[in-house]
Amino acid sequence: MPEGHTLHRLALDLDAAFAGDTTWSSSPQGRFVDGAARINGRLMEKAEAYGKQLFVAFAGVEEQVRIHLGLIGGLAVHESPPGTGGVGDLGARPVVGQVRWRLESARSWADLRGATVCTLLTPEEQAAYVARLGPDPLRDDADPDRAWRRINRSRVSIAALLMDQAVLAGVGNVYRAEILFRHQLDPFMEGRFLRRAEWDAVWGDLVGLMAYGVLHNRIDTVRPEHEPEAMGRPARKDDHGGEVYVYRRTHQPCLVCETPVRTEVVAGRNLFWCPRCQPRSRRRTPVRG
DNA sequence: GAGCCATGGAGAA
DNA sequence: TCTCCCTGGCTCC
Repeated sequence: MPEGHTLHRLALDLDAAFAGDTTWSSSPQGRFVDGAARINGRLMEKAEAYGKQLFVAFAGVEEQVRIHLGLIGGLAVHESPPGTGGVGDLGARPVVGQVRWRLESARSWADLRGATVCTLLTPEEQAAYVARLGPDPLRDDADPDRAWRRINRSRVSIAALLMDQAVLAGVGNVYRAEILFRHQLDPFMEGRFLRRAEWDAVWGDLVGLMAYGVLHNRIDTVRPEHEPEAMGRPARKDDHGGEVYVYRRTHQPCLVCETPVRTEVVAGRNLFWCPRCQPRSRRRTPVRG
């Protein structure tokens, strides 16, 4: 679930549910007790995502909540049905499982589970953390040149660079595989061999795909001509639901050329690609700036 | 119902 | 490179 689009969507959902309201915080699981106590009873000001990080600000509290969902974390935002909900109303808002942080207001509540990180950061700590991240395609303040400068001089594979949050913030394993396919790029090509025009195209495509992901809350990457209806094929059905070209389609025929999709574990993560649409690159001359 | 695996990343070794 | 986090959707029985 959590690539960058998920966190940006959650920021929007949290704002819609809580911004401007007095909130109550608790940690039923017990691992965020001190932090929850610090913000308890405060007005929620704003939630904001940067890459896969989510920050939540409260009035009158210098620190912000920093959340990282990791691989298995989730943040469920609910609205109280009219007349049934209320702060502390455990009948309407039961605690199920290990709830790290519960945020409540008169009209909504949210439960955080399984997150890698849930902590309070001072403004200085937050600034230092964000400064370590690469540009986020979903943010208006993103500077794609910063990522290009890292990629352009790197001997690391483009597949690994796209997943490096210090190079690019918010891209995960699905967008990585799909963007490489859509641009017919060899995942194992070193970053320094990527051409500037290719990077510009990749960045622009990520901006569009990820914005779509925020809007629809899922990852869809296939072009209209490769959608199930257009090809007369069954729609994909699995836990993320979106239509994709190669991600988790090992041994299945490529939607474009029918060559079986390949997979390989690279740096501990599964990489998927089409060996025909994304052939081994023959580039040998470094491309500069 | 049990077991497996996953869109991530920190920290240990 | 391995372990942990300890959720949740899927497959298999």
